[in-house]
Amino acid sequence: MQIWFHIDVNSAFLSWTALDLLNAGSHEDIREIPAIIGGDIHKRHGVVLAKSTSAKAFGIRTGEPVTDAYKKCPYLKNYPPNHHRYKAYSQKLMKLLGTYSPEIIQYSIDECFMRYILSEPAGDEQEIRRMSVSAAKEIKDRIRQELKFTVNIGISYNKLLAKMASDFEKPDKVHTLFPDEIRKKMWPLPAGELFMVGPSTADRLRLLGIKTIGDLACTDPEILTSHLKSHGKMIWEYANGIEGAEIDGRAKNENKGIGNMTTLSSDVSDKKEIFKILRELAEKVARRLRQSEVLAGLVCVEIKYYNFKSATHQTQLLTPSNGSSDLYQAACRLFEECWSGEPVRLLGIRTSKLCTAQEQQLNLFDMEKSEKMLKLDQALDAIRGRYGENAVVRGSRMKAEKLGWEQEIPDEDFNHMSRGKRHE
DNA sequence: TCTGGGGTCCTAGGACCC
DNA sequence: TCTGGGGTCCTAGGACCC
Repeated sequence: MQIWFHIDVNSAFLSWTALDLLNAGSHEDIREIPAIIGGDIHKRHGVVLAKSTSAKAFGIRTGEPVTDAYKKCPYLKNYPPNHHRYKAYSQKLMKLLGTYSPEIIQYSIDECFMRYILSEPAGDEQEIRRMSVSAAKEIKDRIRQELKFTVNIGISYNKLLAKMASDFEKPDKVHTLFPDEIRKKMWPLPAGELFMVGPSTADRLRLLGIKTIGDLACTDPEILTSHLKSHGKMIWEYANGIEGAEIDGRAKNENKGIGNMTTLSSDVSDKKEIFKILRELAEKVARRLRQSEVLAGLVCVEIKYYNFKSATHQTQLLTPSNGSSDLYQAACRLFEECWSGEPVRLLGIRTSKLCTAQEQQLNLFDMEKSEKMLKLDQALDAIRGRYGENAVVRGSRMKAEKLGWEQEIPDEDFNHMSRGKRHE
């Protein structure tokens, strides 16, 4: 029998920003006032990413527009996110946890699973449970004292139940959710609180008369499968505390894809303007691919229109690449092929089918071309490293113009792609 | 001053092959 | 000579997570 902890930082982005502000000399702890971490409304990035406890008391929810949050609490304070800093705090946390267990699965920047290792021989099941609770309390307190932020820790025999447990009363709490506690602690909760039951599934369950996790657990799984396919079976298992397939999908170290997207500060219909944005996105994504030392075999462009309707269009590259201009050219072509002509609110480029250079197979023509391009990209990466992000953007734009990147549709490389043809 | 950005997985439907 | 059916790959869209 294994025991899993799920460790979840309370209001992570807000807590971590609070610490940065205090360290910078502020006398106010934003964890103790109505405050949020939110995007810039003027750039239309304005959603709530994290909230303090008192902001929550005003009914402010994560994910809602910052403008709505202000309506609920006019004197709310809003601070910008700083992902670099959050990464540093996350690493500190993982380092501390690493001293307790070799088996840690990081699930996101502020959450992880940890297998509890008995520090001394124990007797029966009840005693092991008691020991795990006191170990969790010790870890939680040590994090608060040394790292100055709080966490919730959930404990159970599998990761699913541990995760559900860490979501009980917050902050700074340890909860258990062992199988014999499921009926009492989990079944009364609304079905939408179950892991993997989002708004859409919750609506469909409501139509079936299923309101709580208990209702779901007691529904004939055949009925759920007939309505929700494999998802129905999975959430029925979850409602009964059965983990089934591993839930650590995202925790695996290797990424399946790398992408960036951006909401534009106003809707854009000018193709030249759109290509400029695609170029910046392509450079960002390509640079991240190079940093990860992988090549992308597939490029996907995502468009969200002024009315929030969205579309994606993808193509497989003849030769996997992490070159900025390869990605840019593919993205422009994809955009042209699927754009309806309506004003664009968001643009994104996402790559997948990643492989390493060793796995890449080049023909002679590609080899010459990609060598040149690689040298250019490396030069740009070096400029970035030396002069910082701002110099980078200007530098790459100048180079881009010399290379003729302003031309609308580059033709090379695009014969027969995404047509399902074979190229043996 | 409406509604982010980073991901993963599943499904339906079409193409293609045998 | 009316045109089955299984397997696999690809694409677009949608649902979910934090």
